[in-house]
Amino acid sequence: MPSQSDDLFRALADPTRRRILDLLAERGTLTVGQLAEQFPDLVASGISKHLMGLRAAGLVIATRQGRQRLYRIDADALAEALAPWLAKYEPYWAAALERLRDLAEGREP
Amino acid sequence: MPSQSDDLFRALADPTRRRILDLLAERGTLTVGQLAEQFPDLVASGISKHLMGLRAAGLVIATRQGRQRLYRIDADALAEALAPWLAKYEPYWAAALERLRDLAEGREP
DNA sequence: GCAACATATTACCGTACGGTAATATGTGAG
DNA sequence: CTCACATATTACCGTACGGTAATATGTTGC
Repeated sequence: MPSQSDDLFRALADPTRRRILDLLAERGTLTVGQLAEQFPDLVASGISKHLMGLRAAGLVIATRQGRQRLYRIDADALAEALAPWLAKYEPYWAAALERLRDLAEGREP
Repeated sequence: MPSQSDDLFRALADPTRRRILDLLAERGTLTVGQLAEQFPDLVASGISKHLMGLRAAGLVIATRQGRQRLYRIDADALAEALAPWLAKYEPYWAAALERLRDLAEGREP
């Protein structure tokens, strides 16, 4: 019986799937074809398979529009899956994240 | 050329490795034997192999003490590896984490 | 030095995974 | 209705992965 966390981390394990998520996070909504354009080394059906994987893990939602399918991140599901794990490790990443934010705003340490 | 993120998420992909990290996060420092006790279904050398994987990903550090080896989380490395990805997805998990914290403190929504 | 112990390393095995190619399904256009 | 298009599904392949068993390395205690 695979747990919520299992699905999440298994989905995140593959670099292609992570990049798909990145693209969806940046652009909000993309079709399979638009995503496939970003992966010249992969065949389109490969992307489709990865999207199925992300959908199975509940990280992504598809809505039909004409003959294409619009994918977007399932924000609630991603948040719910991630939060418990993040809470457990908060002491580890909190400081680094702060530092990263300061750096992005050009502040000095 | 595997990136920092690749190593991190690959290491986190396996439930056994995640549980090893959990145990180290809770108890601070553990020997291979102490860790192996927590996995009755696995042989000790299997744990050792997973620890090597975590060490290779830079998430864990070992120090020798007598004939045993003490493992602990490499807090800095974990933080540095995790922070950039977390920053990218902060809008997604921030609210859920807040909710989780409130819940833990018994607050009402 | 040697026996017992803790961990690491190697060799090996089955299976799951990521990839492609081929085929199927569903939809808009003419 | 039919053709072209967008995506999904299936079948198949090589490889990477997690696991065990066997062996090697290094350390303490006698």
